[in-house]
Amino acid sequence: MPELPEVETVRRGLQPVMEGQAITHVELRREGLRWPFRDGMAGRLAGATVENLRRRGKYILCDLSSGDVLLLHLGMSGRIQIHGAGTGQVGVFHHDAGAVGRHDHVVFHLTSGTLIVFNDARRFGMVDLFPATGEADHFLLRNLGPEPLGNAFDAARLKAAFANKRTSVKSALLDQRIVAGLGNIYVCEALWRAGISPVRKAGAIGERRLEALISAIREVLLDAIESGGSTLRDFRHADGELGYFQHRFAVYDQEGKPCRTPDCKGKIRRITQAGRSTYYCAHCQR
DNA sequence: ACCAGCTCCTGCTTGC
DNA sequence: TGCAAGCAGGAGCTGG
Repeated sequence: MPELPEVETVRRGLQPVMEGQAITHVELRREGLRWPFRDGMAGRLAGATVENLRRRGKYILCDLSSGDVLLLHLGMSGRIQIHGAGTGQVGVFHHDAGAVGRHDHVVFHLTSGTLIVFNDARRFGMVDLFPATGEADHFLLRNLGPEPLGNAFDAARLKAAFANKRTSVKSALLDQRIVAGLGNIYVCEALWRAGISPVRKAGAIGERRLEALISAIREVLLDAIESGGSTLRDFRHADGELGYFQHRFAVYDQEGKPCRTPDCKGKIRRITQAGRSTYYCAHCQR
């Protein structure tokens, strides 16, 4: 479920548990995820203290006392679970007994006794470690566009990024080089809020509408983060899982349902763009 | 240089 | 009830 709001929710959940803690050791339960893990990663992590947790687009970045940065990306199906001291997970996770969950690929052991477990059924997620000095050049980070909630994301910049683009605005917004952190759900939701058709060519949208689009993107992300935050308060009662986010979407996965725009008589449609589902209202999105 | 399509992988839902 | 097909919230890579 990880787009920007879910990743931010996970980051906020991990922050109080990880920051200030040292990693005593790390178990790599397979050779890698999308790619083999970086050589020596587990050894370099051992003994390092987590100083700070940041988010960049859909990536969580942990600044370590060792001078390295730990990168986590949840892909499509990644989850991070917190087990152990103070999490109320008594009886759920018997790691020493060998009852490791299916698809638990990386386990971080902290000095507090807490375990941070990276679980990813489809293994599209990523875990990497690199020197902080190399962050700007990191192959996963160097081409990321601006943060949608930051000041650098404005109509002038979006206009420049969309200039001469023949692709649809839907596909363009999924391109992490244009803006970092949106995925299929929030692109659909933002376009609906902005009243912009997903099939419109990116380069053909005027600056005023781009301003509306930017506002819509910010609002939908902030609403979702707020919603995720309220879910987060309960995560320990539920199942210890972070990144589980329930939200009622206006268009995503709502095919055939009436459009929620006041006075709009349209129904939500599903089409395929660049191989992925797009949901929208053809009546009020132009 | 751009862009659509393919690909990695497992699990859940749908339809016959 | 069983089974196969289709689809899933990501993103790097390939080839036109």
